[in-house]
Parts: sequence; structure tokens; C-alpha cells
Amino acid sequence: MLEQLANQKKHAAVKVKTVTAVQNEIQNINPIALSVDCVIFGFDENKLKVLLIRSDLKKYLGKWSLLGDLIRPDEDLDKAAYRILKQRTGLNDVYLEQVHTFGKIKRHPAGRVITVAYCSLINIQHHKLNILDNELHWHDTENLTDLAFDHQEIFDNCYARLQKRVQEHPLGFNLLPEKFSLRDLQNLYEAILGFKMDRRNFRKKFFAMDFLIDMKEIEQNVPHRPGKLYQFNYGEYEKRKKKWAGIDF
Amino acid sequence: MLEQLANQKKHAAVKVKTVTAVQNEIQNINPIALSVDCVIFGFDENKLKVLLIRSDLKKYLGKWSLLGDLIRPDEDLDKAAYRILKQRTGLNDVYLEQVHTFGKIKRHPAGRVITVAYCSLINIQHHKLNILDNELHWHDTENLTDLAFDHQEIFDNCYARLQKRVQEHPLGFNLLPEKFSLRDLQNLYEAILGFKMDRRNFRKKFFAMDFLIDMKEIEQNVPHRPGKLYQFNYGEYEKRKKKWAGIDF
DNA sequence: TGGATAATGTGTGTATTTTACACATTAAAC
DNA sequence: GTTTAATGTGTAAAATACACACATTATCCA
Repeated sequence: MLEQLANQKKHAAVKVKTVTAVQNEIQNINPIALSVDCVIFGFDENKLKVLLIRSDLKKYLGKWSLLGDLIRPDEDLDKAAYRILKQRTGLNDVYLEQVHTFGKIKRHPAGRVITVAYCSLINIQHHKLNILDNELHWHDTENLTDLAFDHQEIFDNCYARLQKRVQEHPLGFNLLPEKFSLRDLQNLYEAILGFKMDRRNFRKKFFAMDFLIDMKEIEQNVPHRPGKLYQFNYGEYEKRKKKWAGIDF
Repeated sequence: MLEQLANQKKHAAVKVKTVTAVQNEIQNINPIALSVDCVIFGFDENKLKVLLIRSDLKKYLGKWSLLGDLIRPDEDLDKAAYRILKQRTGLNDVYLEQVHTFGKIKRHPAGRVITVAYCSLINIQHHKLNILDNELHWHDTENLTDLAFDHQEIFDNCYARLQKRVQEHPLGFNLLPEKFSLRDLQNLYEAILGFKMDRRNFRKKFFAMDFLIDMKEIEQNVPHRPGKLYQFNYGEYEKRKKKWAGIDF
């Protein structure tokens, strides 16, 4: 309570700050660096994958780490994340979402580096062609352990977010080819969520939503009866988006 | 594609970095400052409130802004947010959650300042006693406009997050006194979500969850039949927490 | 070419959850 | 003791989720 009053007094003393005063304050207090790290998910052979790179830092030699870089002073936060993605995957217009910011004091051996984690979903087919760099690797998300830095924590956090968001929003389609079968879609959900679902109920659910466009095409080169191909109808979805309501915990 | 190869080459050239090399890189690239801003929610007279302070920056004189400060170099991110809360409200052990990081280039007039937004929920009764500083003000969240900096955007973002989270997790109780009536609880939800609910179904829902402890007390000094008082059973909740599953968008 | 294989594609009944809705009860105020 | 303004409770209908089985079709191979 006394401390409270003291703080208020201190505040009252500094009535109006000029921009220059704040600039000085910033200069003095500022040995903190900022980076962006991207958890880039892909889906291939019915497995959820994450794009990793071999750490270029001596301390973590041999370990895998997320793709990241320092933020440039003249660069918006989101832009920095897009830059990383473009650099590493060659892809534009990918799904990207900020997830969480990690700022423990000793998380980076080179000093105080606070990092903003982004989650990205890409169509791995588009990217495959570009991945010649053998320092880059699509790693199964199952049994992922022992990443460099605090990247395991960052990955876990982003994966949990993905699991949640994929159930409430149509993100998943970013991981699939434009045209996909319902089986593909179910495999994707099962890979992300980590459990099997009833095929009939799964189909019923998606057909009931009525966001899938029947492309009037069927799978090619499958050793069994081919399934129909669909596209997700983003336009229609935007129109009828759900306004959630329902307390439940 | 060519650009892609060029990037890979550049990467391949810098094989192993020492910590010192990274330190230099950081020193050179680093005129970015980091702050924390807290959106502190309260609930009073059946209205959702947010704690604001008059901007101390000349450019925004007269405008209200969120409570924030620069992060100290030796301070964990979350610690910085707790520090702000303690300073401004005198309260410990409050609900606090990181929400989003805002980093547009020109969001702060004094230069590049990236800010991490936190959402906090406090029992306004506990705080009321402490709010002597007339620069601080509990503002209705309805019709909140024209905050300083990009604080309107930050507030909107945190409010949206609160609306969502309060439906999936028992956060709301942080805004209420320890003992509350079901009417209090419903008023809280209606204030946060912005619509009215059926009283009978609301009660049924919460009783069915079976997380409310009947305190065997009733409201005092109400001009009508007093309601029973309850407490939220956090212990039981932690035991039976929901594992969500259900695709729906 | 036809039978075996391995998938796709569809429907129904049951249980659970959500929603809509009305009346008796209680304490306080006058 | 009557009025007032809330609390407290139950039930039927609708919508949603879940469990479950069989016919269909393209491919593969003998």
C-alpha cells in the first residue's frame, strides 16, 4: 500500500514526457534483441511435418532448430516472418499466424533475445521442388525432441495452437493440395489431432457444413476405387462464418 | 527459383557461427525497443471495465492509454507484466495472460518500439481501495474509442480474446468476488459477451458442470429475495478439465 | 474376363445437448 | 398483510453427436 503511494507519486512527478525524453530512455535501457521464429508445418504421406534447419550455432551443432532471424529495424513484425518463409521455402502467400512471444532471460546464449513465434502452414508439394538445401529437413512431428535453444517449447506451443485452431477454423486446407479427397482430409485431421475418427461421421460433418465444392473429378493412380475430389469454398465460408457462442469448460 | 538457390548458397557460406559473431550481429542490427502493455479488466456495477492511464506523452496529451513500460534487460517477459500490474494496482497473484505482440514500424512516435500485450483480470473491489491516483481510471469497455498509440487495436484484440477464452475456461471468476451469486455470474457473462441469456438455461449449464460450491450463505442488503452464494471449485476443475474435441466452423 | 481386394459412399436409430418457455417461492418494503 | 422484485425449479421439442453395417466401384491378378 505504501509502495503503491510511492509509485503514484513518482508517476505524478514526471508529468509530460517529450518524444526525445522517451528516446533517451529507450537508448539507455535497450540491450534487447528481437527475432522471429517460424514453425512451418507441412503434410506428406499422411504425416504432419515441420520444417527444421541444422543449427548454425556452435553450442547447438547437430541439433535441429526452427527457421528464424533477427527482425530488421525497418521491418514490420509480420513482414519479418514472411521474409523468413520466402527465403526458406520460396513460397509467397502462405498461411501465417503469430502465436506467442518467448522472452526468458537466458533463452539465447548470445544474450538477451526475445523471439516472436509464428505458425505457418504450407502445401508441401509446392515446396518439395525447392528443397535442395540439405541443411533443411521436413521432420515428422511425432517424437520430435531435443531441438536447439528453447525451440522445443516453441514448437509444442505452436502445435497445441494448431490442434485447437484447426477444429474451429478452416486452416487445414492450407496443408492439402487444392483438390483433395475426403480421405485426405480425414487423414490430415487424424494426423494433427492424433486420434482416429469414424469415417461416416467425419464425412457427414463436412458435408453438412456445405463448404466443399465437388470438383467432378476423381483420384488418379490409386490401387482401389478412387474417391471424389473437392475444394474448400473460402468465399462461402467468409459469408457464413460462425459466431461462436456456448460456454463450456 | 533462382532467388531460392541464391539464398541457399548464401546460407551455405556461413557454416558455423560462434556466439560472439551473433553478438556482433545483434549489436549492429538492434535499435529496437521492447515494451509490455497490459489490458487490465475489471467488473463493477455490472459493467466490464478497463484500467487506463492518461498518456504522459505530449503527442497524445488528454488521450487514455494502456498501462505499460519498457522491459528491463534482466527481466523475464512475464515478470515485466507482473511488475506493471503490481505497480499500478498494488495487487499480486492476478490472472495474467500474454495475448499478442504488436510491431508495426511507426506505432510509437519515439522510434521503433515493439510491444507485447497482456490481458489481466482483477477483482475490482480489491483494487478500488488503492486507486487514489486520478491519472488512473476504470473506463467502461463499451464505446471505448480513440486511445493513444495503437492501444485501441491492442485493446480490441485482447477483448476479443477474452470473449473467446471466457467461454472455454473459467477465467471469469477472477473478475468476481470470492463469493458470488449466480445472477452476478450471469451479469458478468452478459457484460463480456454482449448479449442476454436465458436465466434458467444459464443456471442449468453451470450446475451441470458441477464446479460451483454452495457456500450456504445468501446475499446481504438486497431489496428483494437474496440469492445463494457460490465459489468456483478450481481444485475439482483441474482434475476434470475438458479435453476438447469437435470440429466445427 | 471374372473373381478377389480394398477402398469409397451412404442411412438409421439412440443418446446427448441445446433451446424455448411458465409458474411457485421468498425476503424486503411499505 | 399486500405488493414488489427478485430467486429457484422442470419439461417438452429440436438439434446435434455418436455408434454402427452394408452395398458399390475401380483395380489387380489369375
